[in-house]
Amino acid sequence: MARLVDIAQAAGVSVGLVSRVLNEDPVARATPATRQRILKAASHLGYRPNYAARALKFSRTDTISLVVPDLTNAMFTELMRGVEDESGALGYTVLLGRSESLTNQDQISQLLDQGRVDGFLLQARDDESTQSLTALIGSSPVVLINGRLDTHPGSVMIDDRAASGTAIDYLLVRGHREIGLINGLRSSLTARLREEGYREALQRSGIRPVEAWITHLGYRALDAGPALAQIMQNDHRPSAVVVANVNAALGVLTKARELGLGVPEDLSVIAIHDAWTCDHTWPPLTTVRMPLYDLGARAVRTLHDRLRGSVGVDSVVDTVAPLVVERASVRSLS
Amino acid sequence: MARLVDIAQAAGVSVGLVSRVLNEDPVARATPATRQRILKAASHLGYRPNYAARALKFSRTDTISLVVPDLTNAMFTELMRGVEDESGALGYTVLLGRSESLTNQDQISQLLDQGRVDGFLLQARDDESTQSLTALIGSSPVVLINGRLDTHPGSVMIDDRAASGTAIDYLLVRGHREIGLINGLRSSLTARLREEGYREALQRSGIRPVEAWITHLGYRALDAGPALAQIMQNDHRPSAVVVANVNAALGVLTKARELGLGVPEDLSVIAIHDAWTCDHTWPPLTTVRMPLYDLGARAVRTLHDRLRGSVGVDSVVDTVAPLVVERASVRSLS
DNA sequence: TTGTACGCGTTATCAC
DNA sequence: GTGATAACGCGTACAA
Repeated sequence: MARLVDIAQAAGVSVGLVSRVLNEDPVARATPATRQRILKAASHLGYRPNYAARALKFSRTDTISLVVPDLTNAMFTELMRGVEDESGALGYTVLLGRSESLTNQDQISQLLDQGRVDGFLLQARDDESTQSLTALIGSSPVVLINGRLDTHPGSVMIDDRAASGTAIDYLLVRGHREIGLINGLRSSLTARLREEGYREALQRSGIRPVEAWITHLGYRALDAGPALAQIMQNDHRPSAVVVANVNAALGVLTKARELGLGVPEDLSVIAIHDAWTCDHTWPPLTTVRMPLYDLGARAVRTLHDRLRGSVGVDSVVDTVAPLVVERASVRSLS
Repeated sequence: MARLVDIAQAAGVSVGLVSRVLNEDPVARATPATRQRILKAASHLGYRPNYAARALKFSRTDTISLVVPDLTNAMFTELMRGVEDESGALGYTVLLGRSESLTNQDQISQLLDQGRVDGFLLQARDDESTQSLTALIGSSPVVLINGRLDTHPGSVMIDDRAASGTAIDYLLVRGHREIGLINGLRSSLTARLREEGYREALQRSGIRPVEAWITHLGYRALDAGPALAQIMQNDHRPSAVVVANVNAALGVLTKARELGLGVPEDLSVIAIHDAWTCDHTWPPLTTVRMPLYDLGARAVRTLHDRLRGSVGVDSVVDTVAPLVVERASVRSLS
């Protein structure tokens, strides 16, 4: 509402001076007296710099967009917090979006070209193909979350190998040797890494993975039911499954009940990622908690650096080790 | 990237003309030939109007903000879809936010004064007091979702009375006569209306509400456990409870298990609002589905009218009747 | 120390 | 039909 000119008038000085004082321009300091008059007038009139004018002047909005596949996935709460906290610290405003809503063509470059946002933090849907993703982001300032593109440096990931490795180790300690994996789509890098971690952890203990116990049907609850059914139709069944995602784990629990399988008596279940809802499933779901807050914060810093001119960098947030949140969906066989 | 002047140069005309042609200015039409040249140059250069410049010119951003208490509440998925669809149709961009993040002072007026958004769609936290809310929104263009302020016209609500009334009727038909209510905080208008609907529906059937079976501890899962415990410590227990919210219902299911109460054998549970997660609770949760999509769309239209100068209007979205989604948490007593 | 003037990209008003 | 120009609010180089 109040503009620079208004407070200049109120303080009896020129706009230029007001601008410099308010921006604490180090080169030209004003007389303490006028300085005070300006500050007082500014606070009195409740001055707020006009955003559009600044954006126009600097061709920069100090706004970044965080896009995730599903905002309602409680798993993302922590990620959002990390993003928002770090953004606040770095002076960015965060604009939230859902992957679905940027389905068509070049909505990213559109928002960029329009000068609505400076850059993106993007977690793609896991059924998004590499090539469509490549086309989508082009050379835009985009930091990929939980994804990576060889052609486009600039990404942050959790340690997916360690995630499933931790789950496996937890199960091994409790006597499980026959362990299945209900995984995301093969197109998803995250899913591939989790599978690697799964295989490696088993092999470290001299166990050979059973291919019939590994599915790649997706991260949604909807996908996980059929996945479990498929695994359980084998004559030889696993005593436990690692589910690559909390939502999928919900589907697993439901399907297990449908199949007359008790969890954890007949089947132990452990999921990667954690959410408060896991306290309220039946049985309460044991999970592997990953440092999503840090992931979000790191993503913001990575984008910030990129916007400052650095070349994009790929990194894995492994400063905090995966943590098993013990609830009641895993049984000890010993 | 490409500006008006670029395409003016490419087409060999002036910027003004380009602007008029691109905006389909009805008053001054250009020669078909030049018109074509301009259009061609524009599409060739991939012209996109600069957002900040427009905002500066019009002191209007065509951006509105939707703020809800908890983005991860699956209940809001539909609301968001309604908001986004209608916004798209009306030419607005939607900026998502969480109520928590606008805790302090005047963040609303700040965003408004900065010219970042034109107006707000706001669902307050239910523990937000009337006076702090009043202070928060002042005279800003804010449409309240599921809330109303006598001092500030401009709100949309679902038919909360009908919601609990529908739940009660469903239970009555199945032979329940002793029905509790696990409600939101008394400070929440929504909770008060749901309680009214609850009382009215019971009384219509000649049943006198039992005060000891009514709690007002909040909408969170966390709040609902104690609420159920409190109700169940009475000598005389209800055969069913209406829970005012899906999240709270999760807490109820968990607490019931803890108390050794079978659902629905010992206690029937029905929740207001619906979400996909209700398919994956145990037992699957029977709910009353409310027209949240329409609510979101109506909210946008209401704000749009307000921004166009209309006086704020309060309305109840009751075009679609509450719908019971039958799952398995209610038992028939007959 | 302080004031003036220009430009960011767009639209609108007024000439030609 | 079309072009020049002012204005939106801000920051800053330059002048005083």
